[in-house]
Amino acid sequence: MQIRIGYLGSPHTLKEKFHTMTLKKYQSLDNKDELDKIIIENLKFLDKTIDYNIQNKIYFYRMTHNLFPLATVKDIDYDYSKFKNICLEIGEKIEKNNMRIDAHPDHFCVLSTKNEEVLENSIRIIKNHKDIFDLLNIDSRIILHIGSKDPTKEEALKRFKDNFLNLDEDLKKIILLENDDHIYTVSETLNLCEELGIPMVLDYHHFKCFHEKNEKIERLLPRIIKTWENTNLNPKFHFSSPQSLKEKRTHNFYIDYDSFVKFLNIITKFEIDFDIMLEAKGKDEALFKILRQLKFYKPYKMKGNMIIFD
DNA sequence: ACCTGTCAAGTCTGG
DNA sequence: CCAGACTTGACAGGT
Repeated sequence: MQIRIGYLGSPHTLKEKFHTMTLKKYQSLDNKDELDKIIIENLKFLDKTIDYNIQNKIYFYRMTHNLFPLATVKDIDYDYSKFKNICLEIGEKIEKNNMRIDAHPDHFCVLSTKNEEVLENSIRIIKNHKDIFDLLNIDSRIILHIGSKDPTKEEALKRFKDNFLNLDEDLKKIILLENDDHIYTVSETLNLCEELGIPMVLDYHHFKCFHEKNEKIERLLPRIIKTWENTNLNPKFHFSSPQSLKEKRTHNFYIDYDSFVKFLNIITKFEIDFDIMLEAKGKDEALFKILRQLKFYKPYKMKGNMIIFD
């Protein structure tokens, strides 16, 4: 039994960031090639980040959603083929090293929306992610939230179902659903996942922030794990620690050791492989720190930066 | 070197 | 119907 630990975005250690471009900036440009340059920079940095992950034996990583800035703007069409070679190279490294790569569009991708235009844009965002995965030639997934509850959860859930079922099969296949921290609980998200056959990502921090009375994660885990049954993927969790007692929802720079061990004790009872995405402000630094701490905790062994259980 | 406001887009609430 | 709150991270401009 093994657990891969991952982080997301720009690694803290490398002191470099993925670049963005705003629409205003783009529109003000005389030379539109600037956007291509930013994309190339981003791809080079992604390549560097993947190398860094391999060197540090980190096999789970979430890409920035902004790798191709403005890609989902209606009237901006890229020639993706320009980036094909570098993408294929990156993808090969990912496959060769058996890395898991995910992506998480930001909160503008809402399948439960009332608004037709927002729905169109959401579908475009999903499609864009699929295009990027195809360009990299990797088998990856995106994580979405259910989203709206307007005017009632019942109606919003119905919209989500209808809109999801209307998606092309290849888009349906890349979607994972996650419980959020103020609208849809673990139980509600799980019910929808079971109904639509979507694998569920349990965010333990969201669960801690926001849950129903008597909602016990130990009781729900068998069902959560079952939603992954027909995939070739390990069930995946998100884990983070609160900034402070007052700012519970904000992510801390580091991961709290005691709660992480408690969580490990809960999930390792299932004796299968898992992947855990750490959503900490300290990114890779938070990952290294918690793994250093775990090395002194007896029941686990480390292999690279994976946790191995006997 | 630090602080503040801006950004394509989201939902929700209250006036 | 509209403004403001909530929200992320990168970036630019002012101090």
